[in-house]
Amino acid sequence: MIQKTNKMNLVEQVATQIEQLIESGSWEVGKKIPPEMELMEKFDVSRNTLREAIRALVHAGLLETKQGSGTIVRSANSLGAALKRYVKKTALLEILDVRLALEKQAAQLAAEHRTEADLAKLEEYIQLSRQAVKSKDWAQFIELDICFHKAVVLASTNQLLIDLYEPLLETINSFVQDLMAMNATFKFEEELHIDLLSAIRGQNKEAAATYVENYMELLRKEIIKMTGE
Amino acid sequence: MIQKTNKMNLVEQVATQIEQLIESGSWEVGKKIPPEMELMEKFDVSRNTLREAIRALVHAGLLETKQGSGTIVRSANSLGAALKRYVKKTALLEILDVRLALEKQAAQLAAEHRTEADLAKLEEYIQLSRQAVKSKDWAQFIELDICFHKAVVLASTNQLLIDLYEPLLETINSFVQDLMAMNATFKFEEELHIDLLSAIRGQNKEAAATYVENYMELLRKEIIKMTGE
DNA sequence: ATATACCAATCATCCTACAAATTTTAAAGG
DNA sequence: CCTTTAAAATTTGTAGGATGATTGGTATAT
Repeated sequence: MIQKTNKMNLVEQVATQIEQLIESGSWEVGKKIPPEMELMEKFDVSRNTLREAIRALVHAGLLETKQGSGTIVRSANSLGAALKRYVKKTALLEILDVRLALEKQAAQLAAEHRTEADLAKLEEYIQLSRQAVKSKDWAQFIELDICFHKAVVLASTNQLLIDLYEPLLETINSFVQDLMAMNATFKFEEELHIDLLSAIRGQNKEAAATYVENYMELLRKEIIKMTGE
Repeated sequence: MIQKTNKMNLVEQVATQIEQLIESGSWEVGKKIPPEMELMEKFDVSRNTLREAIRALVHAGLLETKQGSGTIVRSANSLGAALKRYVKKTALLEILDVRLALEKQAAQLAAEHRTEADLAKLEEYIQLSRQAVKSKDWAQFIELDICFHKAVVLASTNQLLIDLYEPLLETINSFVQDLMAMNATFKFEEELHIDLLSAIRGQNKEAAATYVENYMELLRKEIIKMTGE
């Protein structure tokens, strides 16, 4: 195996090591990393080199620097950050098509691989969802809706799928959240969730895919209605 | 609405401007960008600041620096580069599931939106493919196979879908290429391509999705066979 | 106890200098 | 004139130091 590290410049070497520290969890998300001075000694590089490495990871969304305070770990995987940045410039309906593609596949895989724990979690979200409706706590309802969809994708056990899906879901949600101040649409959604859970429980891939399609079609219509085509 | 702190630091400001220069095509892919000294003056920042901005974009995969030579534009969108880096650490079958999800959706969208130009291009690849088979030019055959799949996704007219799909296709292909030294599988593939084209021409979304599924299932079996489960 | 002023830590930016790799230019030799 | 070789110029890589700006905590005064 060819060792690429020898050819890598110092900055990339340091950046790679820092990435590993983050991915391995040695540097926990949300916490501060050591200050520049310390890292200069630890990696035995100059300030410039270290700063270029850190800047690269800041730009990638893994770190966040705050003058006077320090540098914190912002995220453990850079793909999500890159995707989020990208989709900011993308039309909502384009994102929705990709989300549909991913969630449909996820639902099918979930139907195959689902464990009892997965089913329990999905059921729990539906139950809590009902309570939220009863108490008219719409913010909570939306939160649980997101959790349900994420849980379906998590049950697929495909990490690439998961890492691609979550940024899209969050982007779409942040777009829609403000606008969708509780119209009747969500009533249907609950039923669809129940149907989807049944399909996943019964390991019925086709039905699972169909329900995701139905849900996404409903959402698409709402978005078109609200954004005025 | 809260203004998202226009107080970007200098490095990010420069990086953003450079990104725009690349995306707009002012700095063409493959060509050199001005040397540091020139850019320092152009952006009116110090060398450190400029270098941090450039380094961020190098890490993101947009630029590539070569000591003594200069800096060239490597790619016009960073998402592909981030995805490629990510999937290097991902199992082939996981990637395949995501590729299936994306290509299936793309085929359906292509069936909806396809233009005559799209159809002509797809047909052309199939024709050339036949010639390649006749002359037993397998390298050419594989190349055309890739072109066909890309063309299907391009016909979807969904840029996010396109930008996500291509890195996955290339990754899978580079994995498989060496191993798949021409066994009988590709014979079937040609038929599937013809069927898929027919479905897209006839705007039959379900059939298009089915043919993509069939193809991917075939590929999955080959991969499992070759990698020994 | 609260508010203010001060101080220390930390990142942001700038500057200069030299090293290493590449490209360009110039010279030398046939 | 052409090729080869050597020197010079160009360009990025790395190092180290200096100053400014922001934050967080501490001590002081009221």
